[in-house]
Amino acid sequence: MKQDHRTSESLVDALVPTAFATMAVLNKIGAENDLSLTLLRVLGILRDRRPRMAELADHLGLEKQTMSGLIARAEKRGLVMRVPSNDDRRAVDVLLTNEGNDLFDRLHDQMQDALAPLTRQLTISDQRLLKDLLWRLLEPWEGHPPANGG
Amino acid sequence: MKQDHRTSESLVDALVPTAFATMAVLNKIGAENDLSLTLLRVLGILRDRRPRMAELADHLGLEKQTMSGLIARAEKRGLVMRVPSNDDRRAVDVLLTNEGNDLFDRLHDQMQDALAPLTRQLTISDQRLLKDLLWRLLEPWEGHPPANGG
DNA sequence: CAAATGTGGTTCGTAATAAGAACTATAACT
DNA sequence: AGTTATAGTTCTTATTACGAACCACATTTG
Repeated sequence: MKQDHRTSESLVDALVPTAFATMAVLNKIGAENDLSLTLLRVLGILRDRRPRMAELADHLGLEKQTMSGLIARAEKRGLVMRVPSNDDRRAVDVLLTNEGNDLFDRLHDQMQDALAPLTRQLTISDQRLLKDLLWRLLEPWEGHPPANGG
Repeated sequence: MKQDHRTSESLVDALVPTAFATMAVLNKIGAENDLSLTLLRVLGILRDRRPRMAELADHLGLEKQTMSGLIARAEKRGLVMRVPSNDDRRAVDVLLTNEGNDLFDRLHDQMQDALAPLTRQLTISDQRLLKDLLWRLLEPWEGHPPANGG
């Protein structure tokens, strides 16, 4: 009944509320663990990367001085480490500590649980389908907004 | 190559980056129009609703005093109006002005354009499929996080 | 090699957003 | 009529992000 008028709406009209719903969940999990949404995201990025400050800032769409503060606080809490780069004595690599890694594993589980009421709406094969569609959608993104002319 | 290892990842692992990418786009459009992400969202909600302050706050997951400030600023800019409720002399209904409505139409177009590089990745029928899957996913949400036991 | 310019990061001060506490006014209950 | 609950606002405060200015090292140029 309620969904019918949505037939005329576009994909974007579904993407946006999905994004807000997802962010609300992440925000809540962050709050429960005393993490800002941004720091939550940083931990996720660091799980499989070891970027420099500037790369991290670029990836997040933030200024580098914002990163300094963010990483300084995270380091003070023992979640991340700053190690000087070999290639460039000015530069630092940022990476997760074991504690940060463990924390993110728990956070990841919490995300699965918190989003389960939503994902549960779909059959396993529809979940896989949705996941594949989303990854295809994200292909031009790769952590950056695509140059706006493609 | 790059996508293959994602076969083992869950739907949530695709939803989260999609949400961040979408929010980045919205954030940029907001910034270009001098709107916070939250106010952008409020305008979207008001497009087809006429809620009270408390409902709006609840819908957004914010405290009501935060709404007071947000709506006060938006009203000062001529985007929304506060009209006293008939039913309850304490309450106010919040609604879009014509200007607010027009602005949101333009914002909506900007969203379509800005996300086009992503949506373009999918065929029209895959877009429709994705849209349907997302609406199904969101069914338990309805503007609120679902009670965590369903 | 020395000077000039560019790049990686940090610090400091400031603006915007959201929450907590305290308050006013109206509504609802007993 | 008196108590309690609800709707909204104001004021203060914490957090987050940015702009400007800065230092240290790297790279380019003469």
